[in-house]
Amino acid sequence: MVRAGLSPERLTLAGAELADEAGFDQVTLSALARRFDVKVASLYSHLKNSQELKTRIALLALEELADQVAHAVAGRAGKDALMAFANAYRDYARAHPGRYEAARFRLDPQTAAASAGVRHAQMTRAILRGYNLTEPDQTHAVRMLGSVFHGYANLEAAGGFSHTDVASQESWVWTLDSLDAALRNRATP
Amino acid sequence: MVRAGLSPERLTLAGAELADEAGFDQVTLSALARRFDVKVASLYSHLKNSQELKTRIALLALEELADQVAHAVAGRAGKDALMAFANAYRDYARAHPGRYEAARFRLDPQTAAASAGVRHAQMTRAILRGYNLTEPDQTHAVRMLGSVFHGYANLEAAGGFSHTDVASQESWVWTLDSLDAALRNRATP
DNA sequence: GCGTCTACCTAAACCCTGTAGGCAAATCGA
DNA sequence: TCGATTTGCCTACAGGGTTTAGGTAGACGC
Repeated sequence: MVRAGLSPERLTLAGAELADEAGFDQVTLSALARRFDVKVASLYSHLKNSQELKTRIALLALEELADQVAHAVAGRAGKDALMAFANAYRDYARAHPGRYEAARFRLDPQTAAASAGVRHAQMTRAILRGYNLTEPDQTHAVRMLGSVFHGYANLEAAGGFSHTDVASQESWVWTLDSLDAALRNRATP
Repeated sequence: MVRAGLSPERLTLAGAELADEAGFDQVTLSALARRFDVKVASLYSHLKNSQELKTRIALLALEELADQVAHAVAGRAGKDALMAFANAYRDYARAHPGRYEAARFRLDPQTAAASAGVRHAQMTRAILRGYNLTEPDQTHAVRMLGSVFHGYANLEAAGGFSHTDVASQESWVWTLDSLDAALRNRATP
């Protein structure tokens, strides 16, 4: 009996790949076991249950996404930073639909607090520094931007923007231009 | 043997209630059968499969949501109409989280084309009439608004706005004000 | 080389989906 | 009103996912 060399990390990564290929809801311990040519029960030596697998994939996705955003934003400010942030976000959602879905997985408060989700919030606030917003406007802006980015990625992934022949890319740029204008409009002089 | 008096409509309604109570992903034929005190197999006389149940709940939710939005928007124009539209949308998502989730259920193209989703698109365009946008700006704006509304409802439902003490309601109004300003800015003179 | 640990196994219980076939209530036609 | 037909709900069963209990053999420390 040759051992498969499983580990929580390998399982998480394989689960993330499976999510991108087939959708996050198709990520099951059974499917993962098949992928490693191993019996399902064997996975329980590495993961408490399927909930833990999903949580780990969510954390991985949040981490990756935060890394990409941080990299994209580095050295930029103002509208430039806003665009880079937004594009990194959308690009990740398009390149890794399953992982992106996973990143929206409902985490329990403790796990969420210890996750890269915190970095997301910090980076969003950092972007807004260029717009000179005071509290509570900054919080409002964080929520608005989060809503747009997430909403757009979601609707795009659901195929909602493929009915008309207006390119999604153009709408995206238009939306970001509008947001930039709206934020500049809110700046305290 | 007393008959339970099932029908696709009753099952759909009960499914929608179950969704609001426990989440759309908890809507299963088994749970529904329990609720009616009936064996699972009996449901297959009324529904082709669980996919059909979910589709029907989605269509119901889209219909209800479109009705509420239409009612809210009637007789209003400009910013007034935008606010009414947005509030109707958010209120529905808060009052019926499960149904709202169902409304985002991926429908096959034909079903989607015959659904109330079409009315949603029409109403969004109607709102924008007050802003004097020409194509393709109108399409861009439809997408932006859809993203914000959906994104906000989603993040709010996920509890994403409960960490700071800034009230979600205030951020919502702020966001709508910003969108209104952005759209007015885009108007062709 | 021996003992321990642990990675993976078999077996089995439980839940959800879906199909096949049966019986009895409802309904309809004469 | 009664027989025939339809149909609503049933039992039985197969298939797949989750999870636990307990066993065996490979890996590793001494």
